[in-house]
Amino acid sequence: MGKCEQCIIKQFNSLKSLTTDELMRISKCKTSRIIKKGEVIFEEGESINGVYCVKDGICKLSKLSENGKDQIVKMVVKGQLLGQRSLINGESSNLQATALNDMEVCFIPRSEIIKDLQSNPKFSFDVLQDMAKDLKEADDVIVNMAQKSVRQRLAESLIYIHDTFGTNPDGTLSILLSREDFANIVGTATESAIRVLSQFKKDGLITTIGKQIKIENIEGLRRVE
Amino acid sequence: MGKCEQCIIKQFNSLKSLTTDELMRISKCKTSRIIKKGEVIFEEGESINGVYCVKDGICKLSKLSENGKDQIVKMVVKGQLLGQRSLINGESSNLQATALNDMEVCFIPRSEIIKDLQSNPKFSFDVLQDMAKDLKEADDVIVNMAQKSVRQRLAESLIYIHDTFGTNPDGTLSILLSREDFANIVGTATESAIRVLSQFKKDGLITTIGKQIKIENIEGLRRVE
DNA sequence: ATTTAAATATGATATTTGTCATGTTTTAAT
DNA sequence: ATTAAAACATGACAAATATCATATTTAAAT
Repeated sequence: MGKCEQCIIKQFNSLKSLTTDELMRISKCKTSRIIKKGEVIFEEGESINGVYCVKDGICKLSKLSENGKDQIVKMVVKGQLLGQRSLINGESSNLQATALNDMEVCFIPRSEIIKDLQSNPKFSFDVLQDMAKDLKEADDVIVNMAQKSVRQRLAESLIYIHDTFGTNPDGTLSILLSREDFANIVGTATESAIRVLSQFKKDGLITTIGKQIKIENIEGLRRVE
Repeated sequence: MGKCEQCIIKQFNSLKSLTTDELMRISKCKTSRIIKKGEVIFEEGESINGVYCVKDGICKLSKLSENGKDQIVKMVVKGQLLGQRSLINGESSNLQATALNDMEVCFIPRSEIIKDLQSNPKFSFDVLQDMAKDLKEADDVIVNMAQKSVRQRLAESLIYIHDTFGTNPDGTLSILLSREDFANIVGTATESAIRVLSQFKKDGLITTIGKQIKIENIEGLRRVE
């Protein structure tokens, strides 16, 4: 099993602020795990008791609303941490994490890392900055959900995915999502998401190769009303 | 001017985790300020360069969406801190703060308090817990915005305000909001908010005394679909 | 007290979005 | 390769919400 102190992934998250000693201690108790596409990493209401460091792959964080629909709140990719919030407040997760493709993660038990959070100010300040960023993004999502049309939200989601997670060599979005996933991101019915994407296709804003989506006119998408 | 180390308000926020020495130092550089109802405390994009500790009153945090509508993201009351996020990431505010009634606040310059955040792990862990809570609440708001009807969101907002900010002796909600404010909380047109409130009145769920709203049947509000 | 402006209220109508039905295509399993 | 299941697609219609118009009431200013 790899050693945390030598792991390049940590450069991308708050773990980089831990000392070599701290990392070596964590390395001893961490466990590595492979998660298959579609597998649930943790459920809503489940006690996580630690934090996941995503070494490879992507997962969605979603929450079931009372009417039975799933809402995707955030996506977490390679390099990021999963379960930070539960780590901090000690509560069970309020979100479900599901792998969107095959993933490789390291699990660090709460008991080990919480010490560092409470004693290493550099580390906790780093986590703090991470959360501040999350919170800002959440505010933006709230405003978009509340004030923009389904068309606009879907257009912006495509742009967000394009800019944040990148594209494959052929220009298609690197994250492969079902139409249902798109619907659950923008908070609409699956049929509505399908309809809007079809319209985008007709308007020449995107093209599709099977399930893959390629943005053809990003400026046009930005101008969607 | 009052001294931070003796201020009872600090019990309600993360400042309680500062040492007496730290509080005395902060006390020397803090400034007190009275803010009139309707006054803007800081605008979107403004550099705050510190945090506000709310000693009295309530304010709304809102963000202007591209279509020109204001979205209220959160309300901050007596005892809470304002501008934590900007404090942490050093960026200008992404939200506007507006007083909903007359307020009394203390302003603590960033330069003074950032040291404590980086050196007092107890304090930064406390702020961390605060932000984790905010983030969880934000997730809930996202799900509600995306998946629930205007009627449901408005009913839940009334319950939230009732449970979180309390009522006056006569049973009316202690926070006085305009119909436009309600619309900006649930993300709908002012006319729609008015219509829904009128319907709630007809259904006996609420009564109104002028602008004041009194919840008459909270269970009924919970059951709104 | 009177005037003026702002907030609240409601009707009529347009637009957006959801739901149900049904057909087609793609993917997965045998 | 064949079959079954899931995902995608689209039409028809219903429901929710926005927009515009116009009263009415309330609050603010003089």
